[in-house]
Amino acid sequence: MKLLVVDDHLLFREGLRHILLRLDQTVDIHECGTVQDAIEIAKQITEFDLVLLDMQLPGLQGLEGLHALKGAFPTSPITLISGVADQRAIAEGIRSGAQGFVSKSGSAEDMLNGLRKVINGEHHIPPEISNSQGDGIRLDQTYHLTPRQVEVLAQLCEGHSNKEIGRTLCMSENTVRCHVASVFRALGAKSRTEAAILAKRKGLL
Amino acid sequence: MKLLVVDDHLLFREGLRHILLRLDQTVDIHECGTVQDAIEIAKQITEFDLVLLDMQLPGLQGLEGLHALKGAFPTSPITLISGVADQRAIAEGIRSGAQGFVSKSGSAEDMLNGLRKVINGEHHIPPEISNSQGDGIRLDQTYHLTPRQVEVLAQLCEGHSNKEIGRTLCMSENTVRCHVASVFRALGAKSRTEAAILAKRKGLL
DNA sequence: CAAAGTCTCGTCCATAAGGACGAGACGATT
DNA sequence: AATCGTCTCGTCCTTATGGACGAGACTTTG
Repeated sequence: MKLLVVDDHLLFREGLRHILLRLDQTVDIHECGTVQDAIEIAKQITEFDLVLLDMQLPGLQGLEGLHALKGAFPTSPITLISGVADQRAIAEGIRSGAQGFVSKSGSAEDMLNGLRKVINGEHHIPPEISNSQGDGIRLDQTYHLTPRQVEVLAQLCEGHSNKEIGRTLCMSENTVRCHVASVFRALGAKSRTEAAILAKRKGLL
Repeated sequence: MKLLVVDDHLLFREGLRHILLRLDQTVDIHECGTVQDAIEIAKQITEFDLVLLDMQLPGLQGLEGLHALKGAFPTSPITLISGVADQRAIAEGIRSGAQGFVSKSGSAEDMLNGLRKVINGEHHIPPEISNSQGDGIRLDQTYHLTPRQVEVLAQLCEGHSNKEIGRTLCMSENTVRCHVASVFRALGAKSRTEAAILAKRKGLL
């Protein structure tokens, strides 16, 4: 599991590292101090299982930094970290594509629980914030896939063509197309490659 | 058991130290940041049970550093570590006498398993790189991708279309097609989805 | 200098992919 | 009995993809 921590305080990063080790025995934590550095890292590693972004940074900061980071890691879930729980900024961040938020004021266990949710493809916003700002934040993004759609998606994720999928699943190519189209709608994918990426990242299989 | 870690990043060495402790209770870890420093150490200690060499170092670097290190520790097994799985460099390294390779992108457990093999006198190359050749250390079948091909492949792995890739990389869609076709030939892929899967599985990016 | 490799772009063509419909069959739910 | 959801298959159409060429410009290597 690959993590990226973007925070300008080395000491905080080091402390975080020890906490994050409790996420997973095989956790691989990458760190940097600015969004610019993160974009440099993106040239080597294009995807993380989770990116942690501090909202108070020198240089590209706050939502601006979030947008830049999303550009650098378009397929990686981003979780915001902040010492001050600015609810409007958090709501904006979630709407801008962040998958979660954790507060520096919270406990380590709270943070880990939140991060686990994000890694599993869910959103996470601490209840004390989502309660007071419940309106604009939409979460619980669960994909409903029928059994047949899952079978087709599995084949698609092996790189098979519609024709091949039809042969192995005993259905016409036309039917495969229908299922593929349904999967695209469900996942919000625009191509089969994108669908394969999403399926693998969100663990839909 | 005596280990030597040659890596210029202190933080990485420190993290590595914690992981390497799991190899053996009696492990004795020595560290330095450059091959030159390692040669200094060789004047005191002429043999280690294992030498870990980062391939990205200031000064004597890559295969050059490997050759120098082999001269300093002719009887010690050397394992290469790298953040980028440059398969050609790895194959060259193995041919030049390194006993193994571990990727910084891999898990700690993967690394430990590999190192145990090397300490026991075997070779170790991660399967996603050795790719087939079960016996011997035949790595002649390595993927050679040009820089531009890697860039295109990275975009492809994001699920982008040829047109989108052309826009972001500033080349015509026709040129994108050429690079995509070359990547397919290099990887033996029959579709872009398959190429994306292979690239991710083999850590080509 | 010559050769090799890379990057770029073009054309032509066949096939795959994807969207937008309709529609019948079947089982479960209401 | 009627409705809903799923699975199935079809057609028609546009666009994307992938293969097979050639070819010029450029850099690196021998």
